[in-house]
Amino acid sequence: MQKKRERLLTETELELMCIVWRLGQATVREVRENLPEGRDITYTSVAKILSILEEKGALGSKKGEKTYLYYPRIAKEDYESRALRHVTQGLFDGNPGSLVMRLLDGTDLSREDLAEIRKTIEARLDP
Amino acid sequence: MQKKRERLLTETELELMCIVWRLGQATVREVRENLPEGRDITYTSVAKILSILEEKGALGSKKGEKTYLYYPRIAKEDYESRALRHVTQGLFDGNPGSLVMRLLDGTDLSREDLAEIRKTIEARLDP
DNA sequence: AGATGTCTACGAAAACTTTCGTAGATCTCC
DNA sequence: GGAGATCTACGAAAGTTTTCGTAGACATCT
Repeated sequence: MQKKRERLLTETELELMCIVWRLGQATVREVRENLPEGRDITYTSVAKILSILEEKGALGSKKGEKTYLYYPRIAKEDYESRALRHVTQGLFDGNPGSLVMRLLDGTDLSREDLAEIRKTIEARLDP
Repeated sequence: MQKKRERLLTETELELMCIVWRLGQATVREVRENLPEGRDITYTSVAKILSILEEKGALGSKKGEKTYLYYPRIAKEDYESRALRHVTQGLFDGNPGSLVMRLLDGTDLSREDLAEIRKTIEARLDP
């Protein structure tokens, strides 16, 4: 048996998934209306991706007033962690510390961000 | 014209790219030999992906003793930053602080990791 | 020179992702 | 009840990624 590698959502899937996370639940129409400016894909294309997301277990659906409502079956936080593990494995040798180091090096973090992160770390170091 | 979104390397491309980064430079054969246990793809498949990576500008190649040597044209560090920006944008609302928070929440970081990260942050806060 | 092995190029099959159109179902408003 | 709009299901075209096979080039050994 082939070890099924943990696949992340694809670009477009994630894009739509984020909209559902943000709205809490949404119809195809609503997802479509919440696409960013200039991003236009047809109603049916959006419907298709949502149904794929349902197939993959990321979304559920239920009958709403007149149309289906899609809602997340996985928490955004969980997916975030999963994505970070994936990146950590694939690019940072499984070492999350290296990831943070790279982020600190390659990104402009505000003093506020830095201070907040430090506070969180200290809370963890001194329980 | 369609705004070309910044595409990251695909899974397999990244997998091979990491091997070249690790080895510094490598022949097709060497890359193949450095695949993880149980991952077998044919010589020609590896060669194909490497040539795609060259096409995309991620690798260069030169004549070695008897066979081509591939070497990185982009630094791993740069790619890491790029990947993190991509994740930050796509999943954390453009906010790198949120990313770190999620990593701290969703991952078991060792005390050493935490301490090291804190040190880096403090160095940045008090220059 | 000829057989054998290794290497690169090329193309294309297979798999997956993204996008769309059509057709049938359902609702809504005269 | 019928015209028109909206919704879902289905399938498939178009695009991309992954994988492989074949063929020609080049070397090596005998």
